[in-house]
Amino acid sequence: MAMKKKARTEPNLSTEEKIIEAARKVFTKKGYSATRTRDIAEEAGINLALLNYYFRSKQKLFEQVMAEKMHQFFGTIAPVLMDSTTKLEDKITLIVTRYIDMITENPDLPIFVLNEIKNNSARLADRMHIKSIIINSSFVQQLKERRPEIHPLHFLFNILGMTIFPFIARPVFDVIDALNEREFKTLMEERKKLIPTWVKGMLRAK
Amino acid sequence: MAMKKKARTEPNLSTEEKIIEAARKVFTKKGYSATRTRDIAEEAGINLALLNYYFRSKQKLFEQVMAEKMHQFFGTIAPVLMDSTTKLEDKITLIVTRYIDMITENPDLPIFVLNEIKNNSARLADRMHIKSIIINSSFVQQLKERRPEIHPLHFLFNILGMTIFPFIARPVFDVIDALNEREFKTLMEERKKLIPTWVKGMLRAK
DNA sequence: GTCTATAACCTGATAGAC
DNA sequence: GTCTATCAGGTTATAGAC
Repeated sequence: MAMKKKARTEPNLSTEEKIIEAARKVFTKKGYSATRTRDIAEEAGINLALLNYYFRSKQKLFEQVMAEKMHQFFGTIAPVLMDSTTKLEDKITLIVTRYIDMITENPDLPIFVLNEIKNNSARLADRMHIKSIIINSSFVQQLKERRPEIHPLHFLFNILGMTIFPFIARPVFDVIDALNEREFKTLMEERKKLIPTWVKGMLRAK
Repeated sequence: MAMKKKARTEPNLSTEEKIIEAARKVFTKKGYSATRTRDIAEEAGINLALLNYYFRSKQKLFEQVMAEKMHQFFGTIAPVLMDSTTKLEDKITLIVTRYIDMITENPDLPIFVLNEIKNNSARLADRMHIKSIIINSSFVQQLKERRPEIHPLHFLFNILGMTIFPFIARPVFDVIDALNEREFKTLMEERKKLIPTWVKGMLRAK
Protein backbone atom coordinates (compact mmCIF):
# COMPACT_ATOMS: atom_id res chain seq x y z
CA MET A 1 0.00 0.00 0.00
CA ALA A 2 2.96 2.31 0.44
CA MET A 3 3.95 2.52 -3.20
CA LYS A 4 2.58 5.92 -4.01
CA LYS A 5 5.83 7.71 -4.68
CA LYS A 6 7.32 5.03 -6.87
CA ALA A 7 9.64 6.42 -9.47
CA ARG A 8 8.85 5.50 -13.03
CA THR A 9 12.18 6.39 -14.60
CA GLU A 10 15.32 4.33 -14.51
CA PRO A 11 16.74 4.45 -10.99
CA ASN A 12 20.41 4.34 -12.00
CA LEU A 13 20.55 7.86 -13.38
CA SER A 14 21.79 11.05 -11.79
CA THR A 15 19.11 13.11 -10.11
CA GLU A 16 19.38 15.79 -12.77
CA GLU A 17 18.91 13.21 -15.51
CA LYS A 18 15.97 11.63 -13.73
CA ILE A 19 14.28 15.03 -13.58
CA ILE A 20 14.86 15.97 -17.21
CA GLU A 21 13.84 12.52 -18.34
CA ALA A 22 10.61 12.79 -16.38
CA ALA A 23 10.07 16.31 -17.71
CA ARG A 24 10.44 15.08 -21.28
CA LYS A 25 7.80 12.49 -20.69
CA VAL A 26 5.25 14.61 -18.85
CA PHE A 27 5.61 17.83 -20.87
CA THR A 28 5.38 15.96 -24.16
CA LYS A 29 2.32 14.07 -23.07
CA LYS A 30 0.34 16.84 -21.38
CA GLY A 31 1.76 20.09 -22.73
CA TYR A 32 3.16 22.99 -20.72
CA SER A 33 0.01 24.33 -19.09
CA ALA A 34 -1.48 21.02 -17.99
CA THR A 35 1.80 19.86 -16.49
CA ARG A 36 2.34 20.34 -12.74
CA THR A 37 5.86 20.38 -11.39
CA ARG A 38 4.58 17.81 -8.88
CA ASP A 39 3.77 15.47 -11.78
CA ILE A 40 7.37 15.69 -12.94
CA ALA A 41 8.78 15.21 -9.45
CA GLU A 42 6.64 12.17 -8.84
CA GLU A 43 7.46 10.71 -12.26
CA ALA A 44 11.15 11.22 -11.50
CA GLY A 45 10.81 9.71 -8.05
CA ILE A 46 12.36 12.74 -6.38
CA ASN A 47 11.29 15.56 -4.17
CA LEU A 48 9.65 18.65 -5.59
CA ALA A 49 12.32 20.95 -4.15
CA LEU A 50 15.02 19.22 -6.16
CA LEU A 51 13.38 20.29 -9.37
CA ASN A 52 13.93 23.93 -8.48
CA TYR A 53 17.39 23.16 -7.15
CA TYR A 54 18.58 21.79 -10.50
CA PHE A 55 16.46 23.89 -12.86
CA ARG A 56 15.50 27.30 -11.50
CA SER A 57 11.85 27.10 -12.55
CA LYS A 58 9.20 25.19 -14.45
CA GLN A 59 9.71 27.60 -17.34
CA LYS A 60 13.47 26.97 -17.53
CA LEU A 61 12.99 23.23 -17.39
CA PHE A 62 10.39 23.44 -20.10
CA GLU A 63 12.61 25.52 -22.36
CA GLN A 64 15.31 22.91 -22.14
CA VAL A 65 12.92 20.11 -23.03
CA MET A 66 11.32 22.16 -25.79
CA ALA A 67 14.68 22.93 -27.40
CA GLU A 68 15.47 19.23 -27.44
CA LYS A 69 12.10 18.30 -28.89
CA MET A 70 12.29 20.91 -31.63
CA HIS A 71 15.71 19.66 -32.52
CA GLN A 72 14.35 16.14 -32.68
CA PHE A 73 11.37 17.18 -34.77
CA PHE A 74 13.15 19.37 -37.31
CA GLY A 75 16.52 17.69 -37.08
CA THR A 76 15.06 14.49 -38.43
CA ILE A 77 14.70 15.92 -41.90
CA ALA A 78 16.99 18.95 -41.97
CA PRO A 79 20.09 17.02 -43.09
CA VAL A 80 18.07 15.30 -45.80
CA LEU A 81 16.65 18.57 -47.12
CA MET A 82 20.09 20.17 -47.24
CA ASP A 83 22.12 17.37 -48.78
CA SER A 84 22.74 18.37 -52.38
CA THR A 85 24.19 14.98 -53.32
CA THR A 86 20.91 13.10 -52.88
CA LYS A 87 18.41 12.72 -55.69
CA LEU A 88 14.97 14.27 -55.19
CA GLU A 89 13.28 10.87 -55.22
CA ASP A 90 15.64 9.51 -52.60
CA LYS A 91 15.11 12.56 -50.41
CA ILE A 92 11.37 11.92 -50.42
CA THR A 93 11.81 8.32 -49.38
CA LEU A 94 14.24 9.31 -46.64
CA ILE A 95 11.96 12.01 -45.22
CA VAL A 96 8.98 9.68 -45.08
CA THR A 97 10.74 6.68 -43.60
CA ARG A 98 12.72 8.67 -41.05
CA TYR A 99 9.66 10.56 -39.84
CA ILE A 100 7.53 7.45 -39.57
CA ASP A 101 10.24 5.64 -37.61
CA MET A 102 10.95 8.60 -35.34
CA ILE A 103 7.31 9.46 -34.61
CA THR A 104 6.41 5.83 -34.04
CA GLU A 105 8.90 5.97 -31.18
CA ASN A 106 7.60 9.37 -30.04
CA PRO A 107 3.89 9.48 -30.88
CA ASP A 108 3.10 12.64 -28.93
CA LEU A 109 5.93 14.64 -30.47
CA PRO A 110 4.24 16.26 -33.50
CA ILE A 111 1.19 17.66 -31.75
CA PHE A 112 3.32 18.72 -28.79
CA VAL A 113 5.84 20.64 -30.88
CA LEU A 114 3.31 22.21 -33.22
CA ASN A 115 1.00 23.17 -30.37
CA GLU A 116 3.72 24.73 -28.23
CA ILE A 117 5.13 26.62 -31.20
CA LYS A 118 1.66 28.01 -31.76
CA ASN A 119 1.40 29.10 -28.14
CA ASN A 120 4.82 30.69 -27.96
CA SER A 121 5.67 31.39 -31.59
CA ALA A 122 7.87 34.40 -31.12
CA ARG A 123 10.42 33.14 -28.66
CA LEU A 124 10.96 29.53 -29.45
CA ALA A 125 10.88 28.79 -33.11
CA ASP A 126 13.48 31.08 -34.60
CA ARG A 127 16.29 29.63 -32.55
CA MET A 128 16.85 27.05 -35.20
CA HIS A 129 17.51 28.21 -38.68
CA ILE A 130 14.27 26.78 -39.90
CA LYS A 131 13.89 29.43 -42.52
CA SER A 132 17.09 28.73 -44.35
CA ILE A 133 16.61 25.01 -43.83
CA ILE A 134 13.35 25.14 -45.67
CA ILE A 135 13.62 27.98 -48.13
CA ASN A 136 17.20 27.63 -49.28
CA SER A 137 17.42 23.88 -49.07
CA SER A 138 18.62 21.68 -51.86
CA PHE A 139 15.24 19.95 -51.62
CA VAL A 140 13.31 23.12 -52.48
CA GLN A 141 15.74 23.85 -55.31
CA GLN A 142 15.16 20.43 -56.77
CA LEU A 143 11.41 20.85 -56.52
CA LYS A 144 11.59 24.20 -58.30
CA GLU A 145 13.60 22.69 -61.12
CA ARG A 146 11.30 19.70 -61.49
CA ARG A 147 8.00 21.59 -61.40
CA PRO A 148 8.75 25.33 -61.75
CA GLU A 149 5.09 26.23 -62.13
CA ILE A 150 4.04 24.80 -58.75
CA HIS A 151 5.07 26.37 -55.45
CA PRO A 152 7.53 23.95 -53.79
CA LEU A 153 5.73 24.25 -50.46
CA HIS A 154 2.81 22.37 -52.01
CA PHE A 155 4.94 19.27 -52.21
CA LEU A 156 6.39 19.78 -48.75
CA PHE A 157 2.87 20.14 -47.32
CA ASN A 158 1.86 16.97 -49.13
CA ILE A 159 4.75 14.86 -47.94
CA LEU A 160 4.60 16.05 -44.34
CA GLY A 161 0.82 16.02 -44.24
CA MET A 162 0.50 12.48 -45.50
CA THR A 163 3.29 11.33 -43.19
CA ILE A 164 2.59 13.21 -39.96
CA PHE A 165 -1.18 13.75 -39.99
CA PRO A 166 -2.10 10.11 -39.28
CA PHE A 167 -0.21 10.31 -35.98
CA ILE A 168 -1.90 13.58 -35.04
CA ALA A 169 -5.36 12.22 -35.87
CA ARG A 170 -4.76 8.87 -34.26
CA PRO A 171 -6.56 9.54 -30.97
CA VAL A 172 -9.75 9.98 -33.01
CA PHE A 173 -9.43 6.47 -34.39
CA ASP A 174 -8.41 5.07 -31.03
CA VAL A 175 -11.68 6.03 -29.45
CA ILE A 176 -13.79 4.44 -32.13
CA ASP A 177 -11.70 1.26 -31.93
CA ALA A 178 -11.44 1.31 -35.68
CA LEU A 179 -7.72 0.83 -35.51
CA ASN A 180 -5.76 -0.97 -32.82
CA GLU A 181 -2.06 -0.42 -32.31
CA ARG A 182 -0.93 -3.27 -34.52
CA GLU A 183 -3.21 -2.31 -37.39
CA PHE A 184 -2.01 1.29 -37.21
CA LYS A 185 1.62 0.22 -37.28
CA THR A 186 0.93 -1.98 -40.29
CA LEU A 187 -0.66 0.93 -42.12
CA MET A 188 2.27 3.19 -41.34
CA GLU A 189 4.71 0.57 -42.56
CA GLU A 190 2.75 0.37 -45.80
CA ARG A 191 2.86 4.14 -46.07
CA LYS A 192 6.67 4.13 -46.11
CA LYS A 193 6.42 2.68 -49.59
CA LEU A 194 3.12 4.18 -50.71
CA ILE A 195 3.75 7.85 -49.94
CA PRO A 196 6.95 8.11 -52.01
CA THR A 197 5.13 6.42 -54.90
CA TRP A 198 2.24 8.84 -54.70
CA VAL A 199 4.53 11.88 -54.44
CA LYS A 200 6.49 10.76 -57.46
CA GLY A 201 3.19 10.55 -59.30
CA MET A 202 2.47 14.16 -58.36
CA LEU A 203 5.85 15.25 -59.64
CA ARG A 204 5.08 13.65 -62.99
CA ALA A 205 1.44 14.71 -63.24
CA LYS A 206 0.37 17.13 -65.90
CA MET B 1 -6.26 54.85 -19.67
CA ALA B 2 -9.23 53.17 -18.01
CA MET B 3 -9.92 50.70 -20.79
CA LYS B 4 -8.65 47.56 -19.16
CA LYS B 5 -11.93 45.71 -18.85
CA LYS B 6 -13.16 46.48 -22.32
CA ALA B 7 -15.33 43.73 -23.73
CA ARG B 8 -14.20 42.30 -27.02
CA THR B 9 -17.37 40.57 -28.05
CA GLU B 10 -20.42 42.17 -29.58
CA PRO B 11 -22.19 44.20 -26.92
CA ASN B 12 -25.73 43.60 -28.16
CA LEU B 13 -25.88 39.97 -27.13
CA SER B 14 -27.44 38.38 -24.08
CA THR B 15 -25.04 37.83 -21.22
CA GLU B 16 -25.17 34.10 -21.69
CA GLU B 17 -24.31 34.47 -25.36
CA LYS B 18 -21.48 36.86 -24.59
CA ILE B 19 -19.99 34.30 -22.23
CA ILE B 20 -20.25 31.32 -24.57
CA GLU B 21 -18.95 33.40 -27.46
CA ALA B 22 -15.94 34.45 -25.38
CA ALA B 23 -15.46 30.87 -24.23
CA ARG B 24 -15.40 29.65 -27.83
CA LYS B 25 -12.70 32.14 -28.65
CA VAL B 26 -10.46 31.64 -25.62
CA PHE B 27 -10.77 27.86 -25.29
CA THR B 28 -10.12 27.34 -29.00
CA LYS B 29 -7.09 29.58 -28.94
CA LYS B 30 -5.42 28.43 -25.71
CA GLY B 31 -6.89 25.01 -24.96
CA TYR B 32 -8.62 23.90 -21.78
CA SER B 33 -5.71 23.90 -19.34
CA ALA B 34 -4.18 27.23 -20.32
CA THR B 35 -7.53 28.99 -20.20
CA ARG B 36 -8.47 30.84 -17.00
CA THR B 37 -12.10 31.54 -16.27
CA ARG B 38 -10.99 35.12 -15.70
CA ASP B 39 -9.74 35.27 -19.31
CA ILE B 40 -13.19 34.32 -20.53
CA ALA B 41 -14.95 36.79 -18.25
CA GLU B 42 -12.71 39.63 -19.40
CA GLU B 43 -13.12 38.69 -23.05
CA ALA B 44 -16.89 38.66 -22.56
CA GLY B 45 -16.82 41.97 -20.73
CA ILE B 46 -18.65 40.55 -17.76
CA ASN B 47 -17.92 39.65 -14.19
CA LEU B 48 -16.33 36.38 -13.23
CA ALA B 49 -19.24 35.42 -10.99
CA LEU B 50 -21.64 35.51 -13.92
CA LEU B 51 -19.75 32.71 -15.60
CA ASN B 52 -20.57 30.37 -12.75
CA TYR B 53 -24.09 31.74 -12.55
CA TYR B 54 -24.89 30.75 -16.14
CA PHE B 55 -22.66 27.69 -16.49
CA ARG B 56 -22.04 25.84 -13.27
CA SER B 57 -18.32 25.41 -13.79
CA LYS B 58 -15.39 25.83 -16.14
CA GLN B 59 -15.73 22.16 -17.03
CA LYS B 60 -19.42 22.46 -17.98
CA LEU B 61 -18.75 25.52 -20.11
CA PHE B 62 -15.90 23.75 -21.81
CA GLU B 63 -17.94 20.67 -22.57
CA GLN B 64 -20.53 22.81 -24.30
CA VAL B 65 -17.91 24.54 -26.43
CA MET B 66 -16.14 21.28 -27.18
CA ALA B 67 -19.34 19.57 -28.34
CA GLU B 68 -19.94 22.48 -30.73
CA LYS B 69 -16.40 22.42 -32.04
CA MET B 70 -16.39 18.68 -32.62
CA HIS B 71 -19.65 19.01 -34.47
CA GLN B 72 -18.11 21.75 -36.57
CA PHE B 73 -14.98 19.74 -37.25
CA PHE B 74 -16.55 16.39 -38.09
CA GLY B 75 -19.86 17.72 -39.32
CA THR B 76 -18.13 19.48 -42.18
CA ILE B 77 -17.46 16.22 -43.98
CA ALA B 78 -19.85 13.69 -42.42
CA PRO B 79 -22.73 14.43 -44.83
CA VAL B 80 -20.35 14.21 -47.78
CA LEU B 81 -18.93 10.86 -46.66
CA MET B 82 -22.41 9.40 -46.15
CA ASP B 83 -24.14 10.59 -49.31
CA SER B 84 -24.41 7.57 -51.59
CA THR B 85 -25.59 9.64 -54.54
CA THR B 86 -22.32 11.52 -54.99
CA LYS B 87 -19.52 10.21 -57.14
CA LEU B 88 -16.21 9.42 -55.43
CA GLU B 89 -14.39 12.13 -57.35
CA ASP B 90 -16.98 14.73 -56.37
CA LYS B 91 -16.80 13.67 -52.73
CA ILE B 92 -13.07 14.31 -52.74
CA THR B 93 -13.48 17.80 -54.16
CA LEU B 94 -16.22 18.58 -51.66
CA ILE B 95 -14.22 17.40 -48.66
CA VAL B 96 -11.18 19.43 -49.66
CA THR B 97 -12.98 22.67 -50.50
CA ARG B 98 -15.30 22.57 -47.50
CA TYR B 99 -12.47 21.92 -45.09
CA ILE B 100 -10.26 24.62 -46.54
CA ASP B 101 -13.09 27.16 -46.40
CA MET B 102 -14.15 26.18 -42.89
CA ILE B 103 -10.65 26.07 -41.39
CA THR B 104 -9.68 29.33 -43.06
CA GLU B 105 -12.45 30.89 -40.98
CA ASN B 106 -11.41 28.91 -37.87
CA PRO B 107 -7.65 28.45 -38.07
CA ASP B 108 -7.21 27.15 -34.51
CA LEU B 109 -9.94 24.55 -34.82
CA PRO B 110 -7.99 21.47 -36.02
CA ILE B 111 -5.21 21.53 -33.46
CA PHE B 112 -7.69 22.42 -30.72
CA VAL B 113 -10.05 19.54 -31.48
CA LEU B 114 -7.33 16.96 -32.08
CA ASN B 115 -5.39 18.00 -29.00
CA GLU B 116 -8.39 17.98 -26.66
CA ILE B 117 -9.53 14.62 -28.01
CA LYS B 118 -6.07 13.31 -27.22
CA ASN B 119 -6.26 14.67 -23.67
CA ASN B 120 -9.72 13.40 -22.92
CA SER B 121 -10.20 10.59 -25.43
CA ALA B 122 -12.59 8.42 -23.46
CA ARG B 123 -15.32 10.85 -22.60
CA LEU B 124 -15.61 13.21 -25.50
CA ALA B 125 -15.14 11.53 -28.79
CA ASP B 126 -17.65 8.72 -28.86
CA ARG B 127 -20.61 11.01 -28.46
CA MET B 128 -20.79 11.41 -32.19
CA HIS B 129 -21.07 8.32 -34.25
CA ILE B 130 -17.68 8.84 -35.75
CA LYS B 131 -17.10 5.16 -36.16
CA SER B 132 -20.08 4.49 -38.36
CA ILE B 133 -19.49 7.77 -40.15
CA ILE B 134 -16.05 6.66 -41.16
CA ILE B 135 -16.17 2.89 -41.39
CA ASN B 136 -19.59 2.34 -42.90
CA SER B 137 -19.69 5.44 -45.05
CA SER B 138 -20.47 5.44 -48.71
CA PHE B 139 -17.07 7.06 -49.20
CA VAL B 140 -15.18 4.12 -47.72
CA GLN B 141 -17.32 1.71 -49.76
CA GLN B 142 -16.47 3.55 -52.94
CA LEU B 143 -12.77 3.51 -52.08
CA LYS B 144 -12.89 -0.24 -51.45
CA GLU B 145 -14.51 -0.84 -54.81
CA ARG B 146 -12.09 1.37 -56.66
CA ARG B 147 -8.89 0.07 -55.06
CA PRO B 148 -9.72 -3.12 -53.14
CA GLU B 149 -6.08 -3.95 -52.51
CA ILE B 150 -5.35 -0.70 -50.62
CA HIS B 151 -6.79 0.03 -47.18
CA PRO B 152 -9.31 2.86 -47.62
CA LEU B 153 -7.91 4.74 -44.62
CA HIS B 154 -4.77 5.38 -46.67
CA PHE B 155 -6.75 7.65 -48.96
CA LEU B 156 -8.59 9.30 -46.08
CA PHE B 157 -5.25 10.02 -44.37
CA ASN B 158 -3.93 11.46 -47.61
CA ILE B 159 -6.87 13.74 -48.27
CA LEU B 160 -7.15 15.01 -44.71
CA GLY B 161 -3.40 15.24 -44.23
CA MET B 162 -2.82 17.29 -47.36
CA THR B 163 -5.80 19.50 -46.53
CA ILE B 164 -5.52 20.01 -42.78
CA PHE B 165 -1.80 19.71 -42.07
CA PRO B 166 -0.83 23.05 -43.63
CA PHE B 167 -3.07 24.82 -41.12
CA ILE B 168 -1.61 22.88 -38.20
CA ALA B 169 1.95 23.59 -39.31
CA ARG B 170 1.32 27.21 -40.16
CA PRO B 171 2.71 28.72 -36.95
CA VAL B 172 6.07 27.28 -37.94
CA PHE B 173 6.05 29.19 -41.20
CA ASP B 174 4.70 32.32 -39.53
CA VAL B 175 7.73 32.64 -37.33
CA ILE B 176 10.18 32.33 -40.17
CA ASP B 177 8.22 34.89 -42.19
CA ALA B 178 8.39 32.55 -45.14
CA LEU B 179 4.70 32.91 -45.71
CA ASN B 180 2.52 35.88 -44.91
CA GLU B 181 -1.23 35.63 -44.57
CA ARG B 182 -2.01 36.51 -48.16
CA GLU B 183 0.52 34.07 -49.59
CA PHE B 184 -0.81 31.29 -47.38
CA LYS B 185 -4.37 31.95 -48.50
CA THR B 186 -3.28 31.88 -52.11
CA LEU B 187 -1.60 28.53 -51.60
CA MET B 188 -4.69 27.09 -49.93
CA GLU B 189 -6.88 28.34 -52.77
CA GLU B 190 -4.57 26.59 -55.22
CA ARG B 191 -4.79 23.43 -53.12
CA LYS B 192 -8.57 23.29 -53.57
CA LYS B 193 -7.89 22.31 -57.18
CA LEU B 194 -4.54 20.57 -56.77
CA ILE B 195 -5.38 18.11 -54.00
CA PRO B 196 -8.35 16.51 -55.83
CA THR B 197 -6.16 16.17 -58.91
CA TRP B 198 -3.40 14.47 -56.96
CA VAL B 199 -5.81 12.15 -55.17
CA LYS B 200 -7.40 11.12 -58.43
CA GLY B 201 -3.91 10.30 -59.64
CA MET B 202 -3.45 8.03 -56.62
CA LEU B 203 -6.70 6.24 -57.33
CA ARG B 204 -5.51 5.52 -60.84
CA ALA B 205 -1.90 4.68 -60.01
CA LYS B 206 -0.62 1.14 -60.48
C1' DG C 1 22.26 17.14 -2.31
C1' DT C 2 18.03 15.99 -0.37
C1' DC C 3 14.32 16.52 2.43
C1' DT C 4 10.05 18.84 5.11
C1' DA C 5 7.53 22.76 5.82
C1' DT C 6 5.74 26.77 4.30
C1' DA C 7 5.51 31.13 1.91
C1' DA C 8 3.44 33.60 -1.91
C1' DC C 9 0.56 33.50 -5.46
C1' DC C 10 -3.08 31.90 -8.60
C1' DT C 11 -7.51 29.89 -9.80
C1' DG C 12 -12.20 28.11 -9.61
C1' DA C 13 -16.14 28.85 -7.22
C1' DT C 14 -19.49 31.02 -3.91
C1' DA C 15 -21.69 34.25 -0.46
C1' DG C 16 -24.20 38.08 -0.04
C1' DA C 17 -25.31 43.03 -1.10
C1' DC C 18 -27.76 45.54 -4.54
C1' DG D 1 -29.16 39.30 -13.01
C1' DT D 2 -25.08 41.54 -11.75
C1' DC D 3 -21.61 43.00 -8.92
C1' DT D 4 -17.69 43.02 -5.04
C1' DA D 5 -15.40 40.51 -1.80
C1' DT D 6 -13.67 36.43 -0.33
C1' DC D 7 -12.98 31.47 0.51
C1' DA D 8 -10.83 27.04 -0.26
C1' DG D 9 -7.72 24.55 -2.54
C1' DG D 10 -4.02 24.03 -5.64
C1' DT D 11 0.61 25.40 -7.61
C1' DT D 12 5.24 27.30 -8.04
C1' DA D 13 9.01 28.37 -5.56
C1' DT D 14 11.97 28.91 -1.44
C1' DA D 15 13.76 28.68 3.47
C1' DG D 16 16.08 26.03 6.44
C1' DA D 17 17.15 21.55 8.81
C1' DC D 18 19.87 17.51 7.99
